Amino acid sequence: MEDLQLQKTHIFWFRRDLRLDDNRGLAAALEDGCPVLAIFIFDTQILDTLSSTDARVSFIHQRLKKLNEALANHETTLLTFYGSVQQAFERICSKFDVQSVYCNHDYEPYAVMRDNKIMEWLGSRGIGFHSSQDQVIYEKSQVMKGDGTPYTVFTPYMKAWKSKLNQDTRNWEPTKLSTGNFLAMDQQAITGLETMGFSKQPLEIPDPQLPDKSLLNRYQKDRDYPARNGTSRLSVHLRFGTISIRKLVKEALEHSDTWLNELIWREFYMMILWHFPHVVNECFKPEYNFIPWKNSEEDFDRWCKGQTGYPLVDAGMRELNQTGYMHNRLRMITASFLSKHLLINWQWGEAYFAEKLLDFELSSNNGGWQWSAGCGCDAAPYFRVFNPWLQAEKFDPESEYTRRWVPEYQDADYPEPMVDHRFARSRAIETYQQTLQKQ
DNA sequence: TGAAATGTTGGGGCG
DNA sequence: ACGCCCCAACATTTC
Repeated sequence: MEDLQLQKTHIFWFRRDLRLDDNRGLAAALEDGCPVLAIFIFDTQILDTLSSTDARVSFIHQRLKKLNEALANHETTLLTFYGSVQQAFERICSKFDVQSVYCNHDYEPYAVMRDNKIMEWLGSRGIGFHSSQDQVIYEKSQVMKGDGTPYTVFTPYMKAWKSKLNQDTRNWEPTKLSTGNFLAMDQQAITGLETMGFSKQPLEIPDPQLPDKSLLNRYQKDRDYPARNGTSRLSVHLRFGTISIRKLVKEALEHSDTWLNELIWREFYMMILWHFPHVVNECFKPEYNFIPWKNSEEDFDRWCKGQTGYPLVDAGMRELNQTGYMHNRLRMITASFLSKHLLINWQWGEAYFAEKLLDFELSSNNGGWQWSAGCGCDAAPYFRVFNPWLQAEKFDPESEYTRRWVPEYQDADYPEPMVDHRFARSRAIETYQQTLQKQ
């Protein structure tokens, strides 16, 4: 009797696709002939690993409010849950007659495990689980070498990716919001941050919007100079799906091949993580697992705080600490410094970035670190050691970026470099060389 | 998506 | 005028 009163509904489960427009999974749900209820789950399995001041939770919270406002225009609401994924679905199923659950693919190891588990749980109750490809143009094994194995070098992957897109005339293009119905519901409040044990962090992230033409036109010229506003700053929006990759690719095709390549790097590393999940815990190239790192806690602490005595390195780390963002060139320079100059395991740095970066993406962060440390696929060779002085000369010639983050760098009490460049360089090359010889 | 070491070349000062 | 040296500029090799 009770059951008969429950409303029939499809569920659309938002995860890292926090937008209504050009959302493939949402479109699939809306086209399936039954009203759709949108939900978001604050997953304690993830939240319990984060600090209560994590700004990413504030960002998600802020974006969910906007989603809720947008859903109000469709006479519906976003329902949010706090707890384990299964607990959330138990509650949903007790209140609605759920037909099917829709969402978009999430390729990270934890997400794959989570989705498999909940799909099985839903299946045992006769509820379908439909996941769409949404966050990348090409996923998993869609761009492979002729012999059927995955690419492990970027350039040939990038060429194959572009050639596939060329032949894929329309099916990758952005779509409009489908015309199906949402389940009519009054607005419900988003679960409060404080309720979940998080404090609201100040955020200065503009709403997502397509980069303008002038930026894309000068992107190749300006992107390596951290003092110039030469990059799109869209990484955080790509991470949480507040902007659609298809819209960005469309812009890139028209205005900047260099920027398109960066979007392809993102898919390259996602593909690498999918096919080589061992990279999460070890080097892509196993012989690099035996490097005798110095792993000095004290050195690591100075690096984290931006007190290495190398102004440009310190500037990068302080930008990260103060804003949750770091310019890409600085990510390379600070990573090279940690693994080569300080001989600290790149995984320490990877973990620090993972904690601090608002745009933290497991696949890109891991790929970037392994690239810098020389142990990744298509990595920088081990003897390629960035010279922080030269990098400053080349990419921050007026010290504008350095001054912005390390205003005291020319003062008398600014620390001496914590390690001499010439010494550290040859020590790194020798250490790597000896390790690789033994394998 | 390096940097340093080493090699080569050629102009200019000088005897 | 010529050979010699120095060294900057550029190229190549090596790490």
